[in-house]
Amino acid sequence: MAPTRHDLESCARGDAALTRAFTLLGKRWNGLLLGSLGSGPAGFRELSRAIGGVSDSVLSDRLAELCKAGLITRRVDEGPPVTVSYELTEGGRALIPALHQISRWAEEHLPAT
Amino acid sequence: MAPTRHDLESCARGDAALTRAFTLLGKRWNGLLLGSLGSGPAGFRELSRAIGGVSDSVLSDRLAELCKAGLITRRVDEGPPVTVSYELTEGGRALIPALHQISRWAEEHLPAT
DNA sequence: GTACTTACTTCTAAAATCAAAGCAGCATCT
DNA sequence: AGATGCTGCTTTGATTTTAGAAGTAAGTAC
Repeated sequence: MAPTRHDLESCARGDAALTRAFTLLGKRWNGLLLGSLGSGPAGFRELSRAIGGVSDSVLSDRLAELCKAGLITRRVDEGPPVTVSYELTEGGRALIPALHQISRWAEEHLPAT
Repeated sequence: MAPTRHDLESCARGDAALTRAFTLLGKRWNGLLLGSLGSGPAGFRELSRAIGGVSDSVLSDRLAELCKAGLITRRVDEGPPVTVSYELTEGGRALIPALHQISRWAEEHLPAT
């Protein structure tokens, strides 16, 4: 069946911007990753430890994804030793207040452990 | 260099509340689902259409999950015809402002389409 | 009766994720 | 000079999650 205009455009439900946001945030780890980078730049291993439970392969994917979305940057510090650090861009930093709000919400409304 | 206690226990990185929040929000569809319910109660099919792309089986799972987390309630209206509607609880409603903030952020910082 | 709706559940196949191992470059300990 | 351990990844299966289609039960519309 062909979708009708009404199906496609629909109502208040289905906020396009929120949909875009959750294309990123709705993927496992991305929110925590950004939250973690909110307290300053960090390296790959540092993020891995901070978040805990994410596999290296997925972490690598996620960081690349967030780079491509323009929310973080990858900076290589030619050493030696060579070190890599990830940092929020302006766009990424702009999300931090919302993450803090979510954190506060979780403290109030989600059972601890 | 040996890691210090401070390194291991850390700082702002690894916010427990944010981690709890993203156990829910970091799953595909949950954020959009809550956002959609933010504009009022809705039935299963209505949510399915509003969100678009979610399969029935996953939608069913997600709704059950959000019920168990206490963010939404499932109300059956014995008809006939029987209708089911999902609605935000107080805890769920408390998240809506954060979702609006995220939506506004996406409008500013995420490329449209 | 035929067609279509809602609210699901069940099935299977495809996609995402995990866990472990490997690799290259550098530092540190003995 | 090794041996060991760190970082920042990539590659390799195995496991988990999700999608997509179909099926069920009950009701409405014609």
